[in-house]
Amino acid sequence: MTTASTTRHAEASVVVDLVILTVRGGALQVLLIERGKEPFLGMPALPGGYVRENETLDQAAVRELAEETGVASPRLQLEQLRAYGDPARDPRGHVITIAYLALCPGLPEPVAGTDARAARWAAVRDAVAAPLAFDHAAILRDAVERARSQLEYTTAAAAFCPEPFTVTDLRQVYEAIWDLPLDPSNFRRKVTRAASFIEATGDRRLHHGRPAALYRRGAAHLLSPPLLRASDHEIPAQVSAATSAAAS
Amino acid sequence: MTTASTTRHAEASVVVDLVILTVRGGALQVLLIERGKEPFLGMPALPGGYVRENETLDQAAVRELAEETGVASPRLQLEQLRAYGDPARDPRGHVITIAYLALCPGLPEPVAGTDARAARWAAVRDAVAAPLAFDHAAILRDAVERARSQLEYTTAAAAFCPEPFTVTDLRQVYEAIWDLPLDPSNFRRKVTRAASFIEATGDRRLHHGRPAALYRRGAAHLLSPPLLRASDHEIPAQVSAATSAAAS
DNA sequence: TGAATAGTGTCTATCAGACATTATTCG
DNA sequence: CGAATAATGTCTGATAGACACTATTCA
Repeated sequence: MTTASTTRHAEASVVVDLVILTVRGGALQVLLIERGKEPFLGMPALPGGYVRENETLDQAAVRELAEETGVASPRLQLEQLRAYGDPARDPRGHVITIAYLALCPGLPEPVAGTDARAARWAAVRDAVAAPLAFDHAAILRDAVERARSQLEYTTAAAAFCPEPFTVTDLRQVYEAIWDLPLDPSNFRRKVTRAASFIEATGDRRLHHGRPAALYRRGAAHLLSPPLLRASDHEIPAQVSAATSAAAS
Repeated sequence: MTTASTTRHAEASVVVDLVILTVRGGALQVLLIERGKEPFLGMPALPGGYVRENETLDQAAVRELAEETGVASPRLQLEQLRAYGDPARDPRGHVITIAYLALCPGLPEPVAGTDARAARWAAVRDAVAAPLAFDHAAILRDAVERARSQLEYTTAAAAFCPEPFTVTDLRQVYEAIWDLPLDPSNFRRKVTRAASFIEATGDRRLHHGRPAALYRRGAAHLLSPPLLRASDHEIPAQVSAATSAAAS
């Protein structure tokens, strides 16, 4: 960090980190890797990597997601979460990270990490309490909060369901992420009335009881009317001036 | 741009740009500066500047806001919007910008620009259609959309009102930003019932008609219940104007 | 048949929008 | 007083939640 001393301003490395969420076994899970080098050697961390020259942030995120999960779907649910730029967040120097949130349907257990790093799914319930490298714990918390509120106003939940899926599958996604029980009857009424949330395929899935109608994801991205949680509403990351400038 | 060629990844400059919104004269306005140097010399742009070493992104945004507006309130309404990092967005090279959204009460017309750049308030209605430097037009559009939805779920609207303010003042903020007329009676019911949105000071403001009760901002940041725009999930359906007209 | 799961119907308290009415001031 | 603005009250249709009930399959 001693080079380029002619500039007064920050010349920083730019990284994208990914919070890749899925629902497996009725629980929200996040993909974590184990760091193979310093700093934070051996610690769990979010997958991510440097943004290349001549690459947009979104392109870098899509590339990293494909490398980590093999997912390269056109129906990809991937969106920028926010930037994290505390100069102390990386001991090596000034590294800005742009965090992305990806929602994936259940994927096979052994994730092919091209980086030869150990990758595994971890229950979010555990991961938010565990120590993670860098400021990844804060990023993960923000991402989960974003995902929770996304379920209210967008059709994002369907991204967690491998197609075709049943209304019960979809409800269990909501229950896993909100950690709330939902009334099956009222849930069905709301998702089937919402415009273009889900489309019936015409097929049914046989299990043990009455066969369940199968659906695929509809064209809508925004959910109207929204599917609100009974309790109060969470909003994506507010920057309070108190955290950064306790000046007075 | 020929130095530091040993890195495969992006070593980029980091900038914060500010979308500073206010409501003046019943219209949503944004603070624009006129660029004093290349590139985009003479073009309107969002205020902003380089992030310094040993400074967080939030700190840089707070500093820039103070420099541009003189505002350094502890009740500052300032939050990160998102990062923009297209390598082609700045002709000088790879410059990542972290955009921030600031909501301010009405400020005096001549904004003291420490940078000796011409700063002025522009109606958002005009600014979104005008050519702006860099990708600032896209940033502005995103910011306005964020502000609109913030009004639904947070108490952010009160940040636009110099204290003390009346319920009518607050309603006019909503009307200006949503560009919708709101029923004064129903609006009053909702904002006064929402927990800790506004607090009566006990004073009244005399104008011409009945004196209006004065309020200050309450402690809540999240608005519950939310104050939803009607158009959000209304199906404009087949209610004929004929029936209502005939009823009178 | 009974257990299990899927799906429908209905009742009610609540609430949003529409709008009528009352209250308080100024000129 | 009448105009202007603030504030309250009321009516009604829509809806969320609770939950009873019906439907269809398997063992």
